[in-house]
Amino acid sequence: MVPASFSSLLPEPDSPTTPARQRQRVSVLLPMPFPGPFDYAAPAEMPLKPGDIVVVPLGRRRETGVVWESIPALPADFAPPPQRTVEAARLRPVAELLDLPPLSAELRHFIDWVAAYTLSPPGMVLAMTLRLHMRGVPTPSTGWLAASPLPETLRITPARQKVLTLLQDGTARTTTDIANAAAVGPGVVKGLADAGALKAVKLGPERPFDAPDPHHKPPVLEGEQATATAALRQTVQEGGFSVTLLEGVTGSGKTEIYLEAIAACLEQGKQALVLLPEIALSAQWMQRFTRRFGTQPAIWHSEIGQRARRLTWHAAADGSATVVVGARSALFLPFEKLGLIIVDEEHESLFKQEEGVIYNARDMAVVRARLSGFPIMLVSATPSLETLANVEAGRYRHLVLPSRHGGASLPETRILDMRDHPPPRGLFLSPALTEEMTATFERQEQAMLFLNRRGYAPLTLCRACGHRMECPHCTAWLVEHRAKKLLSCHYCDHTEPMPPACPTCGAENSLTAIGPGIERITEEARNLFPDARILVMASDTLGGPAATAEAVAKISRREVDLVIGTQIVAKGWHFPHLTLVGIVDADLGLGGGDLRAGERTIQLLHQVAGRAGRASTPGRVLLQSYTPEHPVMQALLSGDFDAFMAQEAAQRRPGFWPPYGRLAALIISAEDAREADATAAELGRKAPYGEGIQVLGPAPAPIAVLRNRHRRRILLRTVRSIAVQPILRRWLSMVKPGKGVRVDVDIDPVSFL
DNA sequence: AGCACGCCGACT
DNA sequence: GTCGGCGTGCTC
Repeated sequence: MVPASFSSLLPEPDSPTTPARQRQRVSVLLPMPFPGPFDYAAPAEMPLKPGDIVVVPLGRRRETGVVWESIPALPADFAPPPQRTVEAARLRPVAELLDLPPLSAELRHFIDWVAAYTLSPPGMVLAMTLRLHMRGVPTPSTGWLAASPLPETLRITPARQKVLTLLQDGTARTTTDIANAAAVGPGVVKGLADAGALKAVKLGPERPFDAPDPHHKPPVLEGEQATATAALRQTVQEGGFSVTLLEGVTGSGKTEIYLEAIAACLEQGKQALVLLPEIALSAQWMQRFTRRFGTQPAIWHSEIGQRARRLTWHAAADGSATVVVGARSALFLPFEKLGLIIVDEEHESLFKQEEGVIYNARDMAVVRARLSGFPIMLVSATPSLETLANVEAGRYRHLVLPSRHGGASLPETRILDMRDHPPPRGLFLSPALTEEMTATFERQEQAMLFLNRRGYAPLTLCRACGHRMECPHCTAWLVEHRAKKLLSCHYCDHTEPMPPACPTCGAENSLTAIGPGIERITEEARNLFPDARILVMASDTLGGPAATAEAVAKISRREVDLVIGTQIVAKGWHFPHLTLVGIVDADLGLGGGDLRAGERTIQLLHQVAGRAGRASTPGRVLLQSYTPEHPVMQALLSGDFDAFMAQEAAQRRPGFWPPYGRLAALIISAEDAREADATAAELGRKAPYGEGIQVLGPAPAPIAVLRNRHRRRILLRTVRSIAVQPILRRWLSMVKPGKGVRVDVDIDPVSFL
């Protein structure tokens, strides 16, 4: 494709000392933080081409890597600078060519692109495709067949007979499969094998993923939904790169509609990828998918087991997994023939990876679609300003589903001005809200209280001396978790037992909880409604996807009267009997001067509000706020999300804040505060300048100490026409970080902590 | 990222 | 007298 791709395979013109058959040079990218690929000698008998997965010697180890183009197919000022080449005589030979599907040119280009964009070593981006799934190369699992003849000494027990009967059909099965199918314990199988009654065979490449059937159960759609579906189907059928924003309020049937785009993609014989912000919490999504396509999609996220991970990786690579649904890292799977990406809840900040290679999966998904030339769809009830700006600029298409599906109406929203409706002293629920709750329970309907704060209280204070309980490793208060009798830091993993007395002045019974977390709200609700069946939903109390699914099911079965939850309740659950949502602290999240505080708050609260009144009964939403005049509250009241976003846009445009300009953050961190300051100051002195370029900082990060590291931030802002990467490369090359100092680059930062 | 080499404290 | 701490440096 690109001529340069193969230049690495040409013989070296000048090394008369080594035999010609040893001198073919190949670049190999290793999944490690080197600045670029390493060169190796390709043995004559080993035909190598870019994309091949190989094992090479590295020092005294052997590592798996990928044959790479020596010249990246990227613009020169965007790509990392070329490295010096090693002379041919020092090249070590490639050890082994693995029998795995090679990485496609498109995927290699994508990896180079992401590395260049995020200023990460390309090997670290490759690692996201390769590393975790390649450990020791795929081991075919062992299957068992009945030996013939059976050993004469074999004792036949009823359980053993069941296994032998099962195996009469001549199908090799794994130990687990036999045990399940024959209803015996795995020990029986093991015993038979040890007795020589079973013959081991290597099971071939597995195809554990049933193909979702696009014709299984197509929905009956009318009106706007039918129109939108037809448009999406056509986009997929036409093929080629395009971005479509599918926008619709909660309950408008967005999922059902984009499942039809997936159906169209499957009809074309291509693979589809669905990115969800939190795959572990998507039981209801899975049910909808299975209803439509007759089988589960392949699932990918960081917590699936080693084996499932390896199977899914190979099934994506050989095309047998036709639909993969996953968290952000699924974007780096080596699909054989990807033809569509859906990014659901595209506004979610969880798509931003904040560690290692710092990238936004939503944006990189658009890049992958563009480089490979297929359509992508971004889906949200509350699209991000970035995406709306791209719509406005004509770069993205826009499909809007204005109404709720199945006759449900949008909830009625009211703001409770807490200055007029104060809660009783020391409590947090306004009587106006609790009266509504009482009325709801009397109607046998469900209510929900939302507070985005885990634990009992965010601050513990000594009334005697004023001491605040703080994390010893971070600039952060310790959050009390009363049920566990612990204080815990929500920024690192520090926890300590609740002290019996103030650690500073020694006063007893002087430590006081300040402010509410959901545990405290639960306590208050229990006192108010002793007969109500209460369910608490928080990531730390639910303990896993299965428990979460069960909690959701209980709510659907009306075994719960009151749900009290954090963020987790905002996920697209469908609670048909829920009619009242109370937002305990609508102002939470608006402080701090974060660029996107308003946008994030309205998205979250809108999402929570959307849990109310999804069936025929209308829902009500009550927002407790001390700043009812705030534009976020007013927008939630009027339901005019567009107007709010237009106003946000108007605020960001003149200063070239994203999405009307580009932003990159440098985070300088060190255990020694003076070292961090010195490097930050040096970066400040060497800061780039010029028309359309602005540098803000250095300044201490809002969390000035995190995990014992002192942190300083510098922000680089440019107009859209100026790329930040070449500027950052030049800038960073001028400054040598001090001892123990790390400088992390965050392109398009979302979090400003 | 690994895994070496390399110089200064408590032990068989 | 050694074993071992993790600080710098290298891997085509």
